[in-house]
Amino acid sequence: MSPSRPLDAPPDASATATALRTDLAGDLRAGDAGRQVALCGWVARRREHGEHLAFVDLRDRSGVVQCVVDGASDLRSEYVVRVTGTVRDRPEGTVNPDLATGEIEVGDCAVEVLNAAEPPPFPVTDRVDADETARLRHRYVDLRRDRMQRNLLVRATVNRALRSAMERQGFLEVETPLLWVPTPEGAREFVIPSRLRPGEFYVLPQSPQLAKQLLMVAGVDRYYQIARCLRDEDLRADRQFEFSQLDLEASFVSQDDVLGFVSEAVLDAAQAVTGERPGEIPRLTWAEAMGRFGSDKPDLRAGPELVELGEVFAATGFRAFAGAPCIKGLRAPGHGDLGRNRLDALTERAKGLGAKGLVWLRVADGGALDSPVAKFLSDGERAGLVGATGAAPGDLLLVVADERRTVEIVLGQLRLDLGRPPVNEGPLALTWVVDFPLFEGLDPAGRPVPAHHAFTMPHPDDLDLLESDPLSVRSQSYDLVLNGWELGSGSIRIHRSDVQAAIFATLGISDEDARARFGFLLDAFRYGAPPHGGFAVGLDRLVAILAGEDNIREVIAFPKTQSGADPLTGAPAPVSPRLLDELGVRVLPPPT
RNA sequence: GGUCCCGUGGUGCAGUCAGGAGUGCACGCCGCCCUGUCAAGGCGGAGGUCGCGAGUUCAAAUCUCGUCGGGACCGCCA
Repeated sequence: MSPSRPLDAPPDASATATALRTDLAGDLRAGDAGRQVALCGWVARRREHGEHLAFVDLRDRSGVVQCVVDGASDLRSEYVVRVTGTVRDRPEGTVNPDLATGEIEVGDCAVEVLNAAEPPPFPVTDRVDADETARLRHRYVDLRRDRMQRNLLVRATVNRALRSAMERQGFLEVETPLLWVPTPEGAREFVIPSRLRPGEFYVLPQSPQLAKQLLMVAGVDRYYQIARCLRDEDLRADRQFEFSQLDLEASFVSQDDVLGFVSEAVLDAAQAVTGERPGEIPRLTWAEAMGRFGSDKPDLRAGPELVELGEVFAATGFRAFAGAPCIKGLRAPGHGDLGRNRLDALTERAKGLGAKGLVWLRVADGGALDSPVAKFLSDGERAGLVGATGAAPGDLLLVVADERRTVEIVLGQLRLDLGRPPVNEGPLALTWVVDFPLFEGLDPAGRPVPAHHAFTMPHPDDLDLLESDPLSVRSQSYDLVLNGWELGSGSIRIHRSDVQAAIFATLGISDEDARARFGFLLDAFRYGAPPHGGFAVGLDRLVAILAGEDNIREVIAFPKTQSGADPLTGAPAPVSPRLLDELGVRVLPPPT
């Protein structure tokens, strides 16, 4: 992402002036020449030229400006200073075109040290990437760097754009509780002991899902919130314990309505950050996404799609293909130079993903296929393979024959292994994935497992399949995908008790179970629940990609490490025995 | 729960495969010099539990095992 992309107009000087300063350092331009200014910030760098000339780069939130001082021997890196002086054009030949403030400097400076500072634990510059533990331990220093300041700005810009889009579309911001009730579904929850009722617990919400549905019953009609969500699951580059969502829910809506609300907000956010509005977000059905990309969160940037090869090999004599329920291929452009070691590794990878094997063919100059199995294929099959995949010399072809789902998942993963650019690279590849199956498979007891949650409305055309063929029932649920990252998901909810009862029956949830788990929601629905649906956009992921980062920790002010610790505060930490007593909590000795 | 990678003055790296004195590079830090630099420049200096603990060896930053911390991924994340 280019650093020149417009973010937001800088606040005007009157808004940033304080008792101690008149301007922000990075805002000064040639037009300010002649003005007396007072600036406050940190000493970014000193360049001393003897006793009576030194340059001090003063850094604040807005950037840096060069201050010319008589001597700087009493200044050190990261000292907090107040500089007063006169803005002036730089002398002929000393303009710095790499600096936004490079046409001017602040001359005749008086420098007041507001606070001395120890040398920083790592350089406050984007030029070197310090150890991440050190960065987190001294996050207040790390965040001074241009890159991190910019990431915070991108995040605030996205936040503002999303809020503004939701307000414009008539949504009402409502806050929902952080202290919620335990529910047995979904992600592992963070547990909060109750002091007033020892032995009982709140949990932190994994999302405001049920609360926002209650707000629909309450007649709020259109709700949104930039909501903190908390899930006690293992951390990843794209997952933290606590993360933020643009959460929304609306009444009397169709799926198209919801997709429209979310598109407007996300496209606004992208435009606010990049200055360009992406085109309309294309839609794929879940079946298309799986068939063409082998993934329910397809990365549209990652090279060619999977190719159906059943017809090509319909009458094959090659035993590995004959009679297979599904045969598909993938063209990997330019990978025809892979050696046997890499190809063997790919084969192992395919087997690890569930395939019985992997057929690879290198396309040689002239179009001949170089492969251990080429001799088992007829001339027509080889030509058909090249024709169907569009293979060219230098390409690698991969073919898998197996159950359809296995073929798609294996080739989909290999497609990413071989052709996926870094998540933060290239144009924004947004896509909707719609018509997810209602159930994603069977649990060990043979019961369908909900793909989204138990309140997802089935596709109206598939209602009568609930009993006869539940796994083929589509749902009115949908995901938003950006560069192969799941940005969010949502659904139209069930508001009719007869449909909900049918779903519970299919899931094997008895009336008593349902009452115990979701009683308060079912109660609410008896008092007039409007048809409704909603969505939640993962804010950290959206911001990371818009900021050009491949890790959401880079767009979170104070993130946790992969083991869930905060090197800055030392969290998590023990609490006093007295507090535990008050909470009615006893800690077990560590397992041996 | 599992797989893989990393850990060397304050910072970033090289050295580890193939054991031989804490060896090297760049930055930073401290001191001196320097009037137009902008990653300023020159000279000098200080700074080390090679993450930690065992083991092998005459000898371990280097090999082995364990452990701690960090990262990527699988499981997990309705």
